[in-house]
Amino acid sequence: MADGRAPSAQSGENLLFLTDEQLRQGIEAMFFAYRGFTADPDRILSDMAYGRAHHRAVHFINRAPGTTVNNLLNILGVTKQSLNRVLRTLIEDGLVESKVGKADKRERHLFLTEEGHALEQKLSDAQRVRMRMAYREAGPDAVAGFRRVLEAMMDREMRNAYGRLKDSGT
Amino acid sequence: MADGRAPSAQSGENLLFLTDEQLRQGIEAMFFAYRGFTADPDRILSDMAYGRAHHRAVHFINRAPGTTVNNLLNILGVTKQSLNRVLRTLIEDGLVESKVGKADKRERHLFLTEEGHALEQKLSDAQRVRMRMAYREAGPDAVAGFRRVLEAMMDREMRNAYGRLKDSGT
DNA sequence: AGCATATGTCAGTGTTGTTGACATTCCAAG
DNA sequence: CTTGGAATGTCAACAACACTGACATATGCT
Repeated sequence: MADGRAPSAQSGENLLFLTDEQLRQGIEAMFFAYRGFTADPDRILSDMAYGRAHHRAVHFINRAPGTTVNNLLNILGVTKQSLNRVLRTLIEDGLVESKVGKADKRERHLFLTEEGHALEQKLSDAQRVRMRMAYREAGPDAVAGFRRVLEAMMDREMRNAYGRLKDSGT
Repeated sequence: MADGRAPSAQSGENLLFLTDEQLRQGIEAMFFAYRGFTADPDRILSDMAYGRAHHRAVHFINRAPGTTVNNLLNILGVTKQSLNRVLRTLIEDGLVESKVGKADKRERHLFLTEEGHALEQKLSDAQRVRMRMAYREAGPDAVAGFRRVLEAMMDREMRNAYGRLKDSGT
């Protein structure tokens, strides 16, 4: 099990020998951290009739108002049927508004209502509190490294989607 | 929406003013990266009759052989009913062995069979490949920061569980 | 003996993902 | 202009995996 040993000392600077043990610790860190990452919004949502999928939809509609269903589909990486169930409840409950496209009437453009914005705020506030504490505790250099590793861990398409969102938010 | 502005320039070194935009980018990075993180094992598992829950169980049994059901329960953070469903299929299929405790006969100690080890290898190999590439691409300093932020993001209990596993693996 | 603990099981429910079938709309080739 | 294919979105049924609640069994401890 403990094979892939680092061959010698102080060689880690640019050769980067990574033992299986180091990698496994990273894997477990991701697992445990993601649990914390979703814990606060999940708690809020469980009191309502919503789940994590609703959170994701609301988040990205807020991020890119007027986005189409198809666009959202690509970002979220689920089937349109799965997304549709979530969107339907959000629309029925008056959190999301769906407007038929002007140029292409097949498309639906999605917007948050006032009530939808309120939920989005509540959820992202909770998530930001934790993120802010983690960032503060780890320090600015650590944050830069954190972001670099996460970005390298994404699939190519997700990295593109992430980049577009990142640029649009400036 | 774009309130929490950084008050002045070059103040980020130790005061750490974190704009909502910076935090949101971190949130989205976590979301997209976690998708990549689970993508490879998920692909392997979907060909078999297993899912992500089986992966987690196999991972931690491999990590701490002889662990009890209760122990696993705390690490995974699910209900015993949920874990039991997964464990039952793994035992039936001969991937996991459950041995009655010697000191306390109420406890069941869990071990991977040879076949179980094979699956664990296959899954963690796939996951390590991605992790290794991300680490290489980001560099050693980034990796240290990555780990620091993740650790700060965990719930306290999870941080403890993570620490115990980390120490045991040395 | 009596209570607490560790595990396993059955039944029911909710969220979220899947596939399959279908309606509507757009666009381009004939 | 009509027709057929592609794009988009919706409805229905099903599977995976989480949850709660209730209960059974075996064991440990006082």
